[in-house]
Amino acid sequence: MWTGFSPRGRGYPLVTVFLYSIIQAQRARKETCFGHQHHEDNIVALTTQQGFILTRHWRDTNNGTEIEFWLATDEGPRKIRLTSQPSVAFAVAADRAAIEVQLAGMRGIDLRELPLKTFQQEPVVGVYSTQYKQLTALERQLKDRGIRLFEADVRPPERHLMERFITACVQFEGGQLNGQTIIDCKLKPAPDFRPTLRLVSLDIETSAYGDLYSIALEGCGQRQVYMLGQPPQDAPACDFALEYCATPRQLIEKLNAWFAKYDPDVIIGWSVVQFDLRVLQKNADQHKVPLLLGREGKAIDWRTHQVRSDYMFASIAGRVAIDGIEALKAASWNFPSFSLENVSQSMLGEGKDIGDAYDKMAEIERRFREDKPALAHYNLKDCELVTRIFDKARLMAFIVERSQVTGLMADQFGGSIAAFGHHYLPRMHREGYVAPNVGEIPASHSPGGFVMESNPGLYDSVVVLDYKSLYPSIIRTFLVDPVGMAVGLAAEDPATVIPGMRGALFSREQHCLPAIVNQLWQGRDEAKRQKNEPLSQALKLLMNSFCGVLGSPDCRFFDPKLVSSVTLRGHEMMKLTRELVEQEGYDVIYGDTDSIFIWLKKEHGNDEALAIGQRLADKINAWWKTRLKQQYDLESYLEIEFDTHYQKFFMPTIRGTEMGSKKRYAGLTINAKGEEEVIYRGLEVARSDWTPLAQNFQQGLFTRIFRAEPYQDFVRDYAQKTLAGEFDELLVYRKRLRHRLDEYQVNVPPQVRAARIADAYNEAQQRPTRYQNGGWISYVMTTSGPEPTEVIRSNIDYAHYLSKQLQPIADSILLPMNDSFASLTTQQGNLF
DNA sequence: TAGTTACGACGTCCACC
DNA sequence: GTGGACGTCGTAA
Repeated sequence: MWTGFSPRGRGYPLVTVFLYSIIQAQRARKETCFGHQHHEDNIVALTTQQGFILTRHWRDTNNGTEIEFWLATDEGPRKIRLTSQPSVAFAVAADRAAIEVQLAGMRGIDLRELPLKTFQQEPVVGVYSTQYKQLTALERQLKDRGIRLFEADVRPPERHLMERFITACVQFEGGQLNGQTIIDCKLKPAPDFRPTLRLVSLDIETSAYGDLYSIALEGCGQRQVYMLGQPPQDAPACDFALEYCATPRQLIEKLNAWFAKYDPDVIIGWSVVQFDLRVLQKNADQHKVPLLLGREGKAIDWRTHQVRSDYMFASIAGRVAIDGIEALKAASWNFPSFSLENVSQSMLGEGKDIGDAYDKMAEIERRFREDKPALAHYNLKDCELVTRIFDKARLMAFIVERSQVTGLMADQFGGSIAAFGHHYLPRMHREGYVAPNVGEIPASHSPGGFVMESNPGLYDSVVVLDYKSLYPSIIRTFLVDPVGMAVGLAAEDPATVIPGMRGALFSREQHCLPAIVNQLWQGRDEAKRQKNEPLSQALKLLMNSFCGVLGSPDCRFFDPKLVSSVTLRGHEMMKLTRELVEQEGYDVIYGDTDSIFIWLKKEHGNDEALAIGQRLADKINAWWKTRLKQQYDLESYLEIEFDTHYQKFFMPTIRGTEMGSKKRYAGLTINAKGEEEVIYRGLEVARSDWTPLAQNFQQGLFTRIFRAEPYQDFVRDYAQKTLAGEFDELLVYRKRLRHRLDEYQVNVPPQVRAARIADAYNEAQQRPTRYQNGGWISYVMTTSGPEPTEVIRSNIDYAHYLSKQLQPIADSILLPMNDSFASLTTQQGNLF
């Protein structure tokens, strides 16, 4: 037991033995994926050669911890298990005994003499444990010895933190390594390897109560539907494999067999984990049949989210489940609704076989009873839509690239803090520092982006310039960095530091983040050259998340001085940029965080405006170069660039005032395809909680005004037709209920009112309620108030739509033009 | 299996007239 | 009845 610590007796440093045993294991199993070693200043890297980590599974055993990896390789899936000696490295503090061992291992070593530095320059030790209680026990014991526990974490699931876990053990053995440096032991996929993944799109159909009707699978060259029940007498021919199963049990067994036979790497779908897989598991449990979707016939390992008990993670041996909705969101796609119907309509121009109708369930149940082939067709069609969405958005490529650059598992969404650690911790250790624990600095307010007061009005020729990756460029230029700040604040010679904000000082020499950003930035330029858009996107998102995590108290590097050194520098830059532009004789009418809106004061052609914008950008960039050289002797990576020329531009006032609005505007521009296009930001068109009626109206009105076309008849007709009931399809409000329905106590907003009516109705009909735990509600405004679309009992309140949806939109642009909605609509008769 | 702040619009509720 | 505080949502960056 705990043989990992025995190498001391044999005279080997632990790391050597660790590597050796992996190589041994690899030879024994003729496995070629692991074993690439890389030594650099006592940094040891284990690289998976030509393998992409699909899954990783931890298991505690009596002898330590065992980790099983499944990799996608050129030769197909491959399983790697780390057990026995190497596992000991992961098993530090796995139980009480382990803590004893650790403390025993420390005997004879004065940890205070180890060359570990912290931001506070205290004697420390970093460690990872499996449980919080073990950590705190260890912390207590160390404290008695005057040693502070740093970088403490429970055994983490992220790939990079697993590496840290190894490190912790090595750090304990640091004394045996002559205490020269901290060792990092990295396990990472070969950076240039891109796996060929076998995908299957999975979709199920159920009754309204979740009883399994059918399962459809598309992928691995197959189009398969398994349907519950008997085949119809005169089954029509179909262009896919359709098999009938007498029992739900058989459905699951067929599914198991399909997975065993076709062996996909990736399972995709729409809410595939939270709906399809969970419902499959529930049905399997109910019918006492195992659901074996993992490789080697393994069951799904379910885990519940620590905070959100309604969210579950599915760990499937050797396979990874990627949900299309989460993947699209991660890749910064946004839709007013993420229903498969809506997303496929807007991305593919084609919808589902049964759309988003409220009685969709009824139609499914009807098909199940009366027309099973039609249900099978519908079921499979959903699979195909998901596959096509993944293809169209290159989602799988993005997921793989993101996993490579963040160090997180492919199916982990979010995780910015973890990704930061993945890049930061190893580099920091090379500098000889360990990190603080989470929560050591009290949370306090830090400013965000600077938003200028706007000059409202209707303009010709407005040019927008914006700073390229502003926050990363500030980090790179002004050397904003946690370690750099620790060193800077401790520095005695002011010549060696660069001032930040809120009293921060940054070392010129010692820092990590600027180099990380540098590397990612160059990687992104290269990705763009190679037209690898998914990689470029992944790198951009990663870089942009860095500033954000430094402002999160959940991040161990959190410090208001760090964030402020980025954001307040941004404020300063915006103000100086404005001055520079005004010196050239142009008016700055608005700016937000990294952009500046410049009115050219007369109408300009597109090329002319572009030239002016570029000239201004060049001037500003050159100014920063000179200024930063002179003032701080720093190289400027700040870069502003031409973004857009709005031939027409409208900046509204705050409703009911003369003050310019922020974060709301519209402009007419020529897009990349050479077409005229009106861009809306923050206005009603851009907001999913305004009715289509209002949005269509705003688009029609703005387009006419920007094109200097008459708009009066349009406004009059629109109002008239609304009153006449010609637009009744467009009157639906759609809003999210972000809380449980019973949590709206203080106020009862319209959407809640509608939802309560809807669920009261559902209960009366003995149907399942739909809104108790939040969700999305559609409603219309009637003369008796809001009513959900499923039960509209009263008459439409047309006056409401005119005064609350059309009038505010019209007046926001008409009043500045000395016109008004009221004057246009009342001239022709009494509308109200 | 925790990136951030800034901003506006609308509705409700309630104190005050 | 009205003004203002506050809750809620969705958005820009």
